[in-house]
Amino acid sequence: MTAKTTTLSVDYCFDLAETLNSGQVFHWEEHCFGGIDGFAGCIGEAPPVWIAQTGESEITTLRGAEDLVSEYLGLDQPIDQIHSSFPQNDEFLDLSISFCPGLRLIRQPMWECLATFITSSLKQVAHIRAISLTLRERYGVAHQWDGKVFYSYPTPLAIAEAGEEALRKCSLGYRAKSLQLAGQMISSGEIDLEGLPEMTTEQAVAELTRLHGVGDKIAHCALLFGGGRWEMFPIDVWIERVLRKPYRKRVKGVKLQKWAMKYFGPNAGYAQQYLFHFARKSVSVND
DNA sequence: GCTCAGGCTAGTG
DNA sequence: CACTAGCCTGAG
Repeated sequence: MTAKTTTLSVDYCFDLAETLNSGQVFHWEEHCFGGIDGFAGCIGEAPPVWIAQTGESEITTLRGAEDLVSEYLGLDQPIDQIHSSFPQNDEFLDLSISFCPGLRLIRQPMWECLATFITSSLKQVAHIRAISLTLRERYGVAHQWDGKVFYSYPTPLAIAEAGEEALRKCSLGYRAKSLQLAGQMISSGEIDLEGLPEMTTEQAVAELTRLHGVGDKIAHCALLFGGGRWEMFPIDVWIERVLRKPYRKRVKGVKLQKWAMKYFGPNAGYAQQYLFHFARKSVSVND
């Protein structure tokens, strides 16, 4: 521990690496600082931060970044309460939780979360990551730190001004149009991300899906990982497999969505994250 | 070459 | 409503 770092204790086990690699966020880079292996990256417009796991329930970060990091990682989340809001006697959910009890939902800045998920459609994690880093390098703000350069996510205006053609050159393909339009509509104020917290869930989804390239899945991801609305329940192919097999649900689309939000309750998104992570990391839930 | 991937839109039945 | 082609790109 150097004079430049602070240690934060968490009242429930916490798994930093799994959390940062669980498909919520894609830009953290492994970085060793003061002899401790951790992760570094930018959160919003702020200068880079470094975060490391230094104990089962202990996180070490840069002095001065405690509040930012604590809020971002959700270190104060009442995990016991969240678990007790889940359906009882759900063995598959219990199994998923025990597979990775230190997994958390993080709270990202809304715009970078939304934009990243717009670029994620039909892409694998490694590729989403590559695209995110390219966008940051080309259109974000550069920050020097510990001998390396880290980039903030480009602002909506920077994305809008980059233009569709230039965005295509970041391997975005047809997603370039969606991202450029989102940058445009948000920087012009036509879509108001700041107003989302005051809206009901239905209103917030309706507002976000006005964006080209944003359907239910991406809107739910943005509101869950960026808006801190733990009742959201994004349904992708992994979750659909889980709901089909262990949960024997045959319905699809909006019906499935409604069922899941009701069944898993006010923290359905948390349940979703455990299920999603378990489905991806454990050997085949396939039929 | 080919298939497939953590979606969405626009169009059809 | 339910279903489907087409969209770009890189990895296997």
